[in-house]
Amino acid sequence: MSTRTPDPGVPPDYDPSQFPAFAVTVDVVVLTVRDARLHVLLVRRGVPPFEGMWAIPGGFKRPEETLDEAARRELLEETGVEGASLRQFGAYGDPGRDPRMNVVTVAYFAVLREVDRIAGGTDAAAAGLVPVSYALGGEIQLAFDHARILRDAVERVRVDLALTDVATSFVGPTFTLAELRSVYEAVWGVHLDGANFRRSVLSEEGWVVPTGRRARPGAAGGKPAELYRAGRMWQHGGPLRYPQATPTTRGTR
Amino acid sequence: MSTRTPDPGVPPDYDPSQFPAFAVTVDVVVLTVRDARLHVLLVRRGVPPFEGMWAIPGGFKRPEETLDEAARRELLEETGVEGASLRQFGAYGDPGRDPRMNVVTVAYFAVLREVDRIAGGTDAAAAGLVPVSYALGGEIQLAFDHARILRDAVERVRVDLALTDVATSFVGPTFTLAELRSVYEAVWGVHLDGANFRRSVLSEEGWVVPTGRRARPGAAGGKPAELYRAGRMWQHGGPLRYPQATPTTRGTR
DNA sequence: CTAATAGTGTCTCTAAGACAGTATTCC
DNA sequence: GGAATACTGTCTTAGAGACACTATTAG
Repeated sequence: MSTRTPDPGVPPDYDPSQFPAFAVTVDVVVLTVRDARLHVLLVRRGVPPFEGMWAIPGGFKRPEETLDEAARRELLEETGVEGASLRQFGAYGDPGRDPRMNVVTVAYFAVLREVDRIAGGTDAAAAGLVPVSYALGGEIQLAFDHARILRDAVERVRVDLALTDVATSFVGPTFTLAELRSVYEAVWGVHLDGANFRRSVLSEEGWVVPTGRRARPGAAGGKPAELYRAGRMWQHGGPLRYPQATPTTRGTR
Repeated sequence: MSTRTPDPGVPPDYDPSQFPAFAVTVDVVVLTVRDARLHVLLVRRGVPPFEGMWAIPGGFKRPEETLDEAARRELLEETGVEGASLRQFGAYGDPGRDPRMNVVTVAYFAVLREVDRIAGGTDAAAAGLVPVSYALGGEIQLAFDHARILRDAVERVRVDLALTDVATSFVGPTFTLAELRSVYEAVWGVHLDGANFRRSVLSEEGWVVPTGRRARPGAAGGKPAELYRAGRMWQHGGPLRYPQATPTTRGTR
């Protein structure tokens, strides 16, 4: 009741003929798992105020497209990737966060597995896949509030791993259980027992479906792992709960 | 690689001197539990294109304030409430969603318990507390895409109930365990056994702290319930997991 | 007194962690 | 052969659901 003006039913700032103008950008945090670690795609731009800094790829939303379409377009333009899992996770509008203008950024994350083809759509020297721990550890400089945006994206992916099918977006159309497990281990930063993981995923029908084929072992050998594809269960969440505390029941590991 | 233009390293639409202008509004979905049901605060406006429709309260963001500040200001202006739990959950920018202009809306939810004082800051006839099931059941008409925004808000609160301290925002500074339990029951739409709920909340230190005082029983009598206040544990999530399926172990209820 | 609500004590089952042991590959 | 990886089986425990039972109020 402090800054009120008369006629409470219709606030005066709802007059559509007069309002502050903002630029709206859509940024896409591209995430993938490589070498058992979570990585993020960052770009370098040669123009001020970006010199010497890494940035999350993005660009202006156009009036004739939805936010989702803008995110999909930006992802295609900057990485050449189509058909990835895209999810909105936040909006950022602090005054002065971009010194050039009043801008509100809507942020998405995209999850990929085709690591080789990332950065194929943009200048190779201007884009790079960086470990998230590296990007958030302050070892490289991120533009504006992009460190906060990246932190929020990773936090959201951690939550979504238990609540959505995002884990299956990190792997290909067919995958081994070790590949799927490494996604949880990289994103949650935990070690999961292979036997228990297998039981959690296979105990109920519909999480993973065996294809009958087997993957070729790596250079170090090992028994060839069976290949699975994702089932229908993922529509309503994932098979694993986020590990809370470590109870240290019996073992010493 | 379909809609690309030359110079891939610096996309042409990143030129800061030319970009489409948008209005940015901040809408606040005000939620509370009344009579064991989740309710939402909706407003009526007398100006086109709002006639005969209910809307989620909100207004334009100003360039000199953050999105969080704008949400807090709008909540104060429209409901007279200060200090509520406010959380951002989505951004909406479909073309034509507001026929008057290009607008991107950043949506927040606010959780209250002072049901009586809601709508104190705005015209009483133009604001009302409506059961969420009623608002989403198509029985009243919501403006624009506000039904989708409300649906997303409720879905987010359901998730946050297990992951954050939002449950404690639905109740007052002191509360009985039955009050806290009714929050989970109303938001999740489940029945929780009072004995098991008590055990989950009291088994670990720090969720609820006894005050030594007791609440007065209702008109129907009953043993006076002990009053608790929220502990420090809520900073990292809530004590209850979202109930997945109902296993029907032993009982028939 | 009865009805209603708060709180206690047990029983049971399931999901998850911690292994040991077996199978199949590469070198 | 040994090292590495995939897979199977088993033991144990924490947590959650389903009660039965006791305590304290209003009417």
